[in-house]
Amino acid sequence: MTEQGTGSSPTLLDVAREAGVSAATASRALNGSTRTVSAEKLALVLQAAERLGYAPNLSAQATARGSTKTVALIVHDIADPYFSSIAAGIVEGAEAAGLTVTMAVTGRSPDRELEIVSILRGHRPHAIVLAGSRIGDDQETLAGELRAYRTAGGRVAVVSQPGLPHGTVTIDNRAGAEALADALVAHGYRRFAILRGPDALHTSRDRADGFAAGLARAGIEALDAVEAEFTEDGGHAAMTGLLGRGSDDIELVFAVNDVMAIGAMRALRDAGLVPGRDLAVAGFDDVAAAVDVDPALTTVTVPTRAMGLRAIELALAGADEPELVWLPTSVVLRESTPRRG
Amino acid sequence: MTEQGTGSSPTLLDVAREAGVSAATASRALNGSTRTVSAEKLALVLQAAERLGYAPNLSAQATARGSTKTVALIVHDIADPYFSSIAAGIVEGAEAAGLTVTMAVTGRSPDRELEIVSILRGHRPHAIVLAGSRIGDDQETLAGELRAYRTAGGRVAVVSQPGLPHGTVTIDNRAGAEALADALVAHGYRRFAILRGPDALHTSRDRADGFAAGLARAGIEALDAVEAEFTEDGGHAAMTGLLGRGSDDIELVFAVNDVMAIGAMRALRDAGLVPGRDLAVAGFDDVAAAVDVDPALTTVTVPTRAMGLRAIELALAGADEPELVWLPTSVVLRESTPRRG
DNA sequence: GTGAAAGCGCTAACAG
DNA sequence: CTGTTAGCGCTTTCAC
Repeated sequence: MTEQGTGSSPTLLDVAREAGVSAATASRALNGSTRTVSAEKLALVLQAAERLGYAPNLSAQATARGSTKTVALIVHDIADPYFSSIAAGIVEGAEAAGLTVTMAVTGRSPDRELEIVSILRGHRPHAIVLAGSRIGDDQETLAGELRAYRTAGGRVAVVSQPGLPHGTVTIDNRAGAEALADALVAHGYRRFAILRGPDALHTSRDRADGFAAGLARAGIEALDAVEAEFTEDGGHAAMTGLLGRGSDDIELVFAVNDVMAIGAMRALRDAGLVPGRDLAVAGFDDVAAAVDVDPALTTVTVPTRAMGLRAIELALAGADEPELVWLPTSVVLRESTPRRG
Repeated sequence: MTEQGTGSSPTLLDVAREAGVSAATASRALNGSTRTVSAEKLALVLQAAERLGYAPNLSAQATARGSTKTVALIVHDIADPYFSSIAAGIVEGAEAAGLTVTMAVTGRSPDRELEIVSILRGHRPHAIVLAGSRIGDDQETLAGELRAYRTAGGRVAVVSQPGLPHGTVTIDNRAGAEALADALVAHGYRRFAILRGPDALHTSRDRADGFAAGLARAGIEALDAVEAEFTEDGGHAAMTGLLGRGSDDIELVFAVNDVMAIGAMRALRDAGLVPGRDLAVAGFDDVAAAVDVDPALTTVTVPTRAMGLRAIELALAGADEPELVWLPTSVVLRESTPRRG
């Protein structure tokens, strides 16, 4: 049986009393914007606060001030390295600005997401950051909720999900894939196949198209392209299909993301081939596993952390017209695509 | 229709006015503990709230009630899969209890951690969860801060870091390693070497000792044991050293964590050997990469998500005497340790 | 500079 | 059941 009510934290009034000043003075001393407190009383208050172990009640502060020092972050799945890395960037940026981060997870459910935005709105955060690309088409309710939040003075930023009328940070998937194609051609490769994801996903389409565009610049056309799930198994299946087709004159397979590429590598091994030697493989994302697989995977680095950081900056800047920021990617050549010839 | 807000959110009073009832009634309708509101007025209020896009001001609610609906989470690094997975469990548990999660990142700095606890305390969260094993010895100030928080009625839970006088969730590293040894012996292995981490880390010591204990039960003693960094490079170096020593009668190497094991596999390849065929390898943690490497790594699964979930339960239960929960692990046999003979 | 007093938005006794 | 009346802890005019 803990006595809950009795052992409550010291209040500003307690500190004021202890210091022999008024609540107003104590308030000003502890965080008054303009230091209109005499050095003497200031010291008194600070000491009293210290002695009592005072920590200002942020909720009360928020109600009185009408604004909070928090940022709300919404992600699909915090355990997913892609999102946790973005989250890391956001936390970094928020803390630099003296803000606390509140986090909620949607589990990729649009309904849950809507509910969360509604709850979070109740916290009256300084800003709301949405991370993760949506699939559902019914963004109308969400958009409405966000609009309400913004007209009430809130800021919104979105990561890697274009189409919402708010500041948005995303990567240039096209350009990244194009640069990768350039680098591979420079490495001596000429005969390519592409493993694409579902065409409904912008990400997949942009990467596949960008890669093709890069090849085209060198007068090359991909010999084959197969569509598959965005997963490791999808990559495995697609690669297996490709091999069965007897396209054995292909030199390199580009998968639109790393996990697919890793699945493809597994399929190669299953077929008795050695990835990198018998057939080169490249991916996109630079997930942690890319360096753990054998051979290490050539891929395109996505600056997830920087995206988070930039998003929070965008939100805090609070521009009126929704700004769209494209972050650059970079090609990382590894052993899965040895220099050729 | 409704008049456009002047830039701030509609308040409870706005809703009450719109519905033609008192603020008290509106409050009761919107979230009164006991539903003492007539169906008629209830509908009126709900409609008014809907129309105005009302979202209760949680800060005001908190000040009035004296308690919040939030849980504070402190992790070393949210981008680290180990922590992000724990975080996922915590978010899951918190949301199930209708609580919002506030997150802060220490970056493994004890000073920053202390500062964070202090700030977070200001939010008056329902509970504070600390994730991540501390290294520093000066836990006194931190302990004091937490004590103050608890005497003020707050709850504290700790994940994988024994030694603080609060509810703690951790895994049984010893038992896990022991079970792994059992399974490997059952697979026909008899000649082992152990790659341990720095002895100062409880985790490393417990795993190495547990593994040895498991072997001992079968009357087996490890042939060799080398100490190394807790990293992939550490595993690589240790394995290289082991090979150089000419202990070529060893059948299996157990590394106290997966990244070390993966490093060891790389070292084997560098020496022209094939992991799994020429020398079996096993790890501990079951990181995501464990299934991406070739051959897939035999390891011990750590229920990080469950740890988070359990921690939040522990915190919310708020037992008086600090409870210590040991979560079980499980052995996962994969291709890196094929059945022998 | 400093204190008294009036809120911030919401909840929680109290009467009716 | 419902409205009235006090607060919750803190900030912020407004006088002195």
